[in-house]
Amino acid sequence: MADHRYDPKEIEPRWQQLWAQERTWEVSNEEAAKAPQTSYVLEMLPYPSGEPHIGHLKVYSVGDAVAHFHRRTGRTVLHPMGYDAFGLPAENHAIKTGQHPRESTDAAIASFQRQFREWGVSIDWSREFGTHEPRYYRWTQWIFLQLFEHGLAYRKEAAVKWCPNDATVLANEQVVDGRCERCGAEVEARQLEQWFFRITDYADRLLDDLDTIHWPEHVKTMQRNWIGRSEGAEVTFRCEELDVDYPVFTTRPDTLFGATFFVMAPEHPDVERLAAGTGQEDAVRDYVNHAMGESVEERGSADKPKTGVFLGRHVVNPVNGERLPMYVADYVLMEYGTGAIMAVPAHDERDHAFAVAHNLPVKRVIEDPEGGELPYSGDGTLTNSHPEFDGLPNREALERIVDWLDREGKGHKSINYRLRDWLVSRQRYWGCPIPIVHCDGCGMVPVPDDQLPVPLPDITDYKPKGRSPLAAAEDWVAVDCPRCGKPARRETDTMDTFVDSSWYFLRYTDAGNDGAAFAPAVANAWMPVDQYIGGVEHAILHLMYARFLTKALTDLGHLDVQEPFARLFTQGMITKDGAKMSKSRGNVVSPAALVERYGADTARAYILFIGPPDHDADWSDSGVEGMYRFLGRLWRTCAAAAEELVDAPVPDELGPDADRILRKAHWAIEKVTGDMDQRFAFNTAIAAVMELLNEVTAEKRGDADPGSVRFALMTAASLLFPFAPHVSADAYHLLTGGRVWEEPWPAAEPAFLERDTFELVAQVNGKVRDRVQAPTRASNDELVALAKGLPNIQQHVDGKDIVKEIVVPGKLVNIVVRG
RNA sequence: GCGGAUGUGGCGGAAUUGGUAGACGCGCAGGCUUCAGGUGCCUGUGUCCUUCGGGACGUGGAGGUUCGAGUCCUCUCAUCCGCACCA
Repeated sequence: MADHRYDPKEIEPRWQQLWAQERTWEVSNEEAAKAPQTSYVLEMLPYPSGEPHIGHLKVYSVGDAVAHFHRRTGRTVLHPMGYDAFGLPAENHAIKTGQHPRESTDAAIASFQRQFREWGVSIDWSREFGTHEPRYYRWTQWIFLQLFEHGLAYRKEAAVKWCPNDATVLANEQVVDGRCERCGAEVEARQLEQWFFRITDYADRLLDDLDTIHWPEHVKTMQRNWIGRSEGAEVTFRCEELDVDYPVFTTRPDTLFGATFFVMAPEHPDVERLAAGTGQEDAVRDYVNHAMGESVEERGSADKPKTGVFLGRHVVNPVNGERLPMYVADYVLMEYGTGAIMAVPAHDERDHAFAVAHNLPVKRVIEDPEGGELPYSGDGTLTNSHPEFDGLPNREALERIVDWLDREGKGHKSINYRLRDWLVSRQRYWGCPIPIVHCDGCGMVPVPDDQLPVPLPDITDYKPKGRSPLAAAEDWVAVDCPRCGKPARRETDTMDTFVDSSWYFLRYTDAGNDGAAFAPAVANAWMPVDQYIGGVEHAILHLMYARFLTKALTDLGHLDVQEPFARLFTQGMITKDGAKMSKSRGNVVSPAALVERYGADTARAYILFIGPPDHDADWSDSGVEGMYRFLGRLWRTCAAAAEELVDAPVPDELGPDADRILRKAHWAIEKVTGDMDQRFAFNTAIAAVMELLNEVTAEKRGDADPGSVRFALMTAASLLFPFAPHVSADAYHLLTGGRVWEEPWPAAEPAFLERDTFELVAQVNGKVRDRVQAPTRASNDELVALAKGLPNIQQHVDGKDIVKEIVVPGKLVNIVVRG
């Protein structure tokens, strides 16, 4: 027997080369149009920075396994790759080093490309692009203009979140605990004119359509919470002194009779006017100034004492005509509702705290069935309100009070959302320019389609100065107005990079299209993505934005897709020694080093074997060794068998060892297929292939005939292919001369899944006392008799009354005794 | 505070529908091969007791339902994640 050594360094490049040469994983749209079944498998596109890390290896190992499985189960698969190439890290690097972000980004992309190829990921490279390439961002700009022309992109002045460190505004979604999600600096509030996308118009659809997609429940929950739909009523309170109406939003109109004061946000535009002439001007001005000076984090904490000052005015409660004093207090937010609230201290914790701090009356209007203390925010019977409503359950009263308000013209049903419009402009360099020209005469003028892309100009000073670095590129900024031809100026803000990544999956479908972002027919044919895979950290931002943009493009007639991602899988993080991998901790496992030492197959298969892919998992160096041993054993066994068992067929008459081996092979087919098809159980799928190999290895092979052994081994290689493609392709080729990826997925033969006998478990009072081989076709009575005949069962039954005999056919007999 | 997830040997995990707890792998122990091995192969491995036939205990904890519970119910503890002055 020749010396067989598993050498991934020789095997892997050989197959990679073949796949590259033959463009094995490319799929044309023409081909797909004729295919009986297609599938779009997509992993979230990487942000190219430095080198790929272990998380990338995981997401593409998962995605590639799915892509291969789909291909071999008869689907024509689109599995593309690209790069989310605009963004702050490259720009910050440029500020530090002076190196153009394009250079560092392209270097990172080259490194990602090389490694993805070394990992043997089955990517259709013909559709590759970076979002920073003009041929891509030309269409990002086109999409922006589409939204602009249909009122879905607009510019307005608003209180926005400003990161002083990155010197740019942020979307609400990018503020975490009052800090910039990128750099951690405390975020400030600023009043600025910015560009927004009208995502709030889509709040209901974004909420409702979650029911139509197969996503993990926790991701859907996060999106629901983020949209934050609240049903209630808008109720108008009138300030008679100034003759002005102030609507408020409340989810609890049933507590209207319990309102004892009224509060406005410090940012409310009327605050100063209300206080004027009341003697409260100074106190109010001081308070407002103080509140505005606070950071978002200081302002946001819920357990902070409730401060505020009297405005010197009153409003009238529309339900009972009571005069309520008006306050300004920073626990009321301008961004939510109307920036003003009615305060019901008896039934709202915050209002209660404020009332206690400012000696305001507390009036109970809902009975607490438990008789607890105030504030009480639960349900109960209405009291102290109005004869018409007192005594009603509060939920019923709520409906009737709203009806009454509506009839009187003092209010109406209303829905509020936590979701804000998406702030998309950034005062940064390395992003997609916003294709708008500001003209003194014409206002905001879209750059005509034939002048796109608006190129990102080269500059030398990347430092943020509170306005976009683009503003310094004077030659670029100064243009003639496309409408009137007079001198005008370009918009100098760039777009949030989340805009780039909100439509890339559409571009993949028609990546070479020079005349359009994508041909609607082509995109419609591939979309939605059948299986989307990525990190849960994108549960809100990216996934919400992509859903919004898909819906918007569909509404504008460019697409016919409501939801971009039919199925979503979120993979867990890989940690080392229980902690997130980081350079500062020094616990980084580098994919490049792994591949160098063990080969890509070992790295990929180990990552899938470590545990359920949606869970976090801790890296183990010795675990990798185990996977390397297994792949080596598989390859060596196949290589040896290939020499011994050339072309051996499975005989008609099987010996007992052959029968056992073939049964295991068909069991493994069934097991792996189920694990891949129903769920993402790659770990147990790989374990099943291990069991199969264990059954076949030399010592255990017995006198099984060569044909059966060969069949079992080629089945093992075939089943392992989605997880460890190179070694599987090689082993399969050695055994059969064939190409495993061109073979259909194996099908289990039912005859080999059935058994003549099974191991009957015999229990007494639910405890296992013995086991025995029993005929599969035995009747229940026969099984009971068989069990009772076992000596160890007799021992436990002797001298006791048999109360019951329970039979689970094919599994067990349980004899219940007493005494 | 609200919402969600997780908890099983020394470790990662398996048990898909209420029916044999611990598949598979790591680690560890013993052996064989080689002997230079950090290679390869075989056997054993939940804990405790044992007269070697077996027996008791065992899935974070406490109860419960059931012939039978890791799985269902109630309460509880711990860890992690998301949201959080949203009216």
